[in-house]
Amino acid sequence: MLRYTHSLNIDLPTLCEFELHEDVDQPSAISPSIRDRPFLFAGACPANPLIMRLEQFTRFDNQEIAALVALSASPRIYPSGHILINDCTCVEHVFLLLEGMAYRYKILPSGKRQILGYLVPGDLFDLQFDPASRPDHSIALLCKSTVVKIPIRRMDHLLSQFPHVERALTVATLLDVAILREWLLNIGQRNAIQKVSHFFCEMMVRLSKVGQVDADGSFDLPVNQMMLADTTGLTSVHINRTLQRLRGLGLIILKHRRLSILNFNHLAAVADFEGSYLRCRTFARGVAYD
Amino acid sequence: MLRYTHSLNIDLPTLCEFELHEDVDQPSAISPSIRDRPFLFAGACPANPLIMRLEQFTRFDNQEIAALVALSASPRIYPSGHILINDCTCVEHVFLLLEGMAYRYKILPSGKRQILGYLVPGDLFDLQFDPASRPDHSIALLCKSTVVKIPIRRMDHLLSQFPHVERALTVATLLDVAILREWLLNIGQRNAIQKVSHFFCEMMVRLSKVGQVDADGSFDLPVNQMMLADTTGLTSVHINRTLQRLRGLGLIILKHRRLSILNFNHLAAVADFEGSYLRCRTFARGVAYD
DNA sequence: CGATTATTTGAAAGGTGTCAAGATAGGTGG
DNA sequence: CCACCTATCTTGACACCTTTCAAATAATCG
Repeated sequence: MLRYTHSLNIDLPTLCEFELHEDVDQPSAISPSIRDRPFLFAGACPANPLIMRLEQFTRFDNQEIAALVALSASPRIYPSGHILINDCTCVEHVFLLLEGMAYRYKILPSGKRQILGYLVPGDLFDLQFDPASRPDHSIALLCKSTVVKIPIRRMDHLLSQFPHVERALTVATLLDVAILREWLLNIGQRNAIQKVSHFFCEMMVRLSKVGQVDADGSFDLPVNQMMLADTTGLTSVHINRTLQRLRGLGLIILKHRRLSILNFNHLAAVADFEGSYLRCRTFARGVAYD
Repeated sequence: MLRYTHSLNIDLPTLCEFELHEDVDQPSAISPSIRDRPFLFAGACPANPLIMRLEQFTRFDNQEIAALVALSASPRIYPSGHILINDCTCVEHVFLLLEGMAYRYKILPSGKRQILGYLVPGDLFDLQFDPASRPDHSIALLCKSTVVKIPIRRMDHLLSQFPHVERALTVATLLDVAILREWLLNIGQRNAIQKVSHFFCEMMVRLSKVGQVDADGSFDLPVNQMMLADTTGLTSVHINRTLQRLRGLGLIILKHRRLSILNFNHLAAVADFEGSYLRCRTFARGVAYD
């Protein structure tokens, strides 16, 4: 009876085989857009986002589910901008993000900041830190968020008790690294409009997996243009102009910290987005693996 | 009697506290250069590079050493350019690089390539792939290299038998991810001369840890200018001009696929290189942790 | 030695950054 | 409900870093 519904897990595979079109400058040429498939984004179900996320990779039995649910107990709400981990922190906890959003970042002595990644509901972090040494980067909240702080000791205990859960978390960590690699490719090799488009596509896929994307293809994305700049390695002025181009192409609406992707297929074509690195079998450009 | 010498492990901490200098344009202003400390790079000792690398993080007992040495048995030599893993590969082995060098990369449909990282002697890869899904990137050899191909099954067996070794390998993997993050910062936020300088500094530190750097601060770096371009997200033409600037500043000599860093401190200052992300306690800008 | 690959150089175009100012929006207090 | 304040977004002009394209030179390899 602890079982949760997993609508996205079941529905997502049906969203597949979007194709690349050469006429990237003709937004109308591509269909069906994601808007035409409302059943894919059946709204956020009240499920535990951690379970929702990890069940992308495996199936848990009731005991495991119970353990994971217990993990989500006693959450706390922190304000936007709250720093969960910085380079002076001694890492004694892992964090589970239940609601809201967070980001990893690094700052240069010159003051330049690079966003290294975003954390979405259901993300458990950070198993990537070695308790024996200091964090090499920081993590802060993008908006008011609900977070569970879990002592590492307790986490270790749970993982040794449930190797199946440990395996799922390892896979989740591998996925994080795969995202990091894709970002390197994105920042290193794509131009401004592609960088931004690619980021938007990625966030939509990731958020859809945890039920954060509405039926009309819109979702909360509490980033300002400076954040986007530090995410893509561009300046905020150039981000502004790039967003105008994307709006002009009829691909997105971004306001009130909410992004509507009006034509996912076209946006993905612009970005050269190929979602298989997200282990979403369904977003592999025209080919469904397995 | 299986014990190996670990000269670098002992010597490196003495290389410390290089400082930032503001007068970046005056190469002569900085001393002592790394050349003045030959004892740091006492030449490649014949030790097993895997053990050399992992003993940065821990100490092994004789049994563990024996197991690791056994792992290095039956190496094979592959030619330059040989592809060890690509996106069509089914991952059934991990690889241990004993001699030579390799690189991870990703290619866009447009043909643009991004180098994601370099593998040096002593690197064991890739625990980062999930056997259940396809690799999201490829790995190829940079030059003729000696590699051991280890069945995943055998590796798993060894790791479950020696949890201490598993822990060390996990830390090594965490370090790889930390390097990846630093690369994102590098490509996203630094200019051309800093990107190249930073890459050189990182390679020198990493290679010095496995005894690949000579007493005069020079080491094999079998990359051409196109590789450097795809590493830094620049074009090969611009790399060429950037290298000329670095040569003009008297910071490096790069020819015959070999790099000599003439003044490490100065190069690090140019790059804003801060080595603590490499878990080299000694390269933390002026401050030795712990 | 020829043939290929890699490096170097120049000129020109273009993408992106910089600087500065004005407009808009969201929040706060009266 | 309005006035104000601050953060954010928008816009323009200009500089410059980096790319592109082309060609010449040098290095490497069989």
